[in-house]
Amino acid sequence: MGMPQLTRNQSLVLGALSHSEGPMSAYTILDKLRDQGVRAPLQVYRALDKLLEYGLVHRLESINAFVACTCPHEHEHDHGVTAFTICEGCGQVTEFHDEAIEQRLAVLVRGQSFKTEKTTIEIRGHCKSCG
Amino acid sequence: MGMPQLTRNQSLVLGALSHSEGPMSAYTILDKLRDQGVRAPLQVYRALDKLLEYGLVHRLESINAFVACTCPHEHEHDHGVTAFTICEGCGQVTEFHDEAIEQRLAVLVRGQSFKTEKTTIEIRGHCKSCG
DNA sequence: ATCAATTGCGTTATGCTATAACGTGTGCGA
DNA sequence: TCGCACACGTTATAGCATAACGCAATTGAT
Repeated sequence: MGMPQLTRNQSLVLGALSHSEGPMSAYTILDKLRDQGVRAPLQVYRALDKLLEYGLVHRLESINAFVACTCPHEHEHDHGVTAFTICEGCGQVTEFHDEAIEQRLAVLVRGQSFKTEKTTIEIRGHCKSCG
Repeated sequence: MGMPQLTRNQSLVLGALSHSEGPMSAYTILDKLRDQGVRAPLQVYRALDKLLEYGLVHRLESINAFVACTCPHEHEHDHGVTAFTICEGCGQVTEFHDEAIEQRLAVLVRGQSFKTEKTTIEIRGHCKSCG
């Protein structure tokens, strides 16, 4: 369950996401990588699955898109919940972590005897520049 | 921006959701309502759009599905953030609200000079029964 | 009363997102 | 060297959502 060398497709996908200003859909990634020999959606989705598993990429559930993690090193020792602000003007995504929210959620969920596997926190709106 | 009488399609869709154990996709709702004359996805999606606007229904972004709001009366005076636990075993969805989380998020977002329009908090895992 | 604007309806067609199912190739340990 | 695990590539299909058209009913200002 470590993080092996990335394969060619995984590197291409991570590269595309890292060099992008904002989040991209799997099909947008596909388009960007056609010149480099990526032809089918599955090639992208399979790479994304691994990158998600390694914590190098996040999926934004509310917009069906993906972003490169902004602090991949920290994810090696699995920081808990990741939250995002997503600007609907310029697409800028900001990732953040907060202990207080995490603990409060843990308390609430515990009260339901619910066992958390994946937590999604996404805030859509407009960033400073987009007013 | 009030809440007028529901139209036939809106009532049918809300009824289907209310009588369901768990969340349903738009296409599942469509299937349940074919006998009652609903034939096309758009009829369902248009009804859902209005029901979401009125606060009678929530969209679960992480699973592309919809649930009836469990406290529609409270939404008349727009309670802020709604959070959900979603059991991947039995599909049970529990809606909850928490002032502390809401305020903490407000602070963090303010720090970015970000203006929130819609907040999504969804926790997937397993409920008490599904261990 | 009438016309215009608004809103919902119904239909067809289409687009976007994601996965199923199949077979190939490659590396590596028993 | 056999068998397993894993990544790859391709075709096909499933699942989610909206565009664009025209019709009908309602409302409301003139």
